[in-house]
Amino acid sequence: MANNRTSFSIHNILNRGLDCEKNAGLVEEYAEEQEARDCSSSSLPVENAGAESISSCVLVLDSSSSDQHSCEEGSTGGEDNSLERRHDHDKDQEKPQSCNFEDNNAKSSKKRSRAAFSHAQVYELERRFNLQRYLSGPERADLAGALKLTETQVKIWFQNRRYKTKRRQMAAELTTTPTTTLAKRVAVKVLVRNDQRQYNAEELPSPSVPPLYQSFPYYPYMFCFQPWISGNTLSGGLY
DNA sequence: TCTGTCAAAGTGACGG
DNA sequence: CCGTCACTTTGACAGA
Repeated sequence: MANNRTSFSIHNILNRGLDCEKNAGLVEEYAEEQEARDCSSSSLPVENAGAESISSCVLVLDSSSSDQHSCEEGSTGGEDNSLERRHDHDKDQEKPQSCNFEDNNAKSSKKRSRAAFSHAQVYELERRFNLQRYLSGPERADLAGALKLTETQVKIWFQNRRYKTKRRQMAAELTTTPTTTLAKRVAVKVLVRNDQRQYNAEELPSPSVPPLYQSFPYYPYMFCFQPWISGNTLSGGLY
């Protein structure tokens, strides 16, 4: 989620134009996803995130638009400038961050360039991610072409997105799992029952402390281990 | 200005 | 060789 922290008013959406109307359903869908997932990042109202994204989507994803060749990042023409503060900042720099990287101009400079994908790009990537978590080569190429990104960028985005989802799922499970289920169960010999001693004096263990890690390996992280569900989480909601 | 957060990209190990 | 995972680095931004 590169740029969902920019703030703007609902008027930005309402004045966006009729092109957005046919995508209203998609906007709501995205907004719901965002609301379900991104409750932690609160800077951007949910409905705005989706609406802004789809508005950019109309402008950017239509590759037939004449003004898309320069740089899809900053060329969300007609955008409210307040929506694209980050992009404008990028444009102020010598190289637009989210332009197609095929030319590898950035490699001339030592500093690592960090692309900030447009809202439309992120929206479409998110939408696709909710459909399928893994892309085949042709699918990746198609998506990269549609979004005017490189295949590598799409690949890395999906990679980061999967890991992000996994991390959030792990964090959620750690917070929701009761500590009792995480406790280690250890078999203990009963020494006293009904006030009756159940052992002989010679049976008492030696006071010497057994060495750690000798009898069996101890993997504390195993108590947190949960088999990952790879197939049934396609609907997202895993933030 | 400092600090925290997010996310794109880098790195290294691993598997097919 | 390529893709993925796990993790790190780093740039950009927002808020105190």
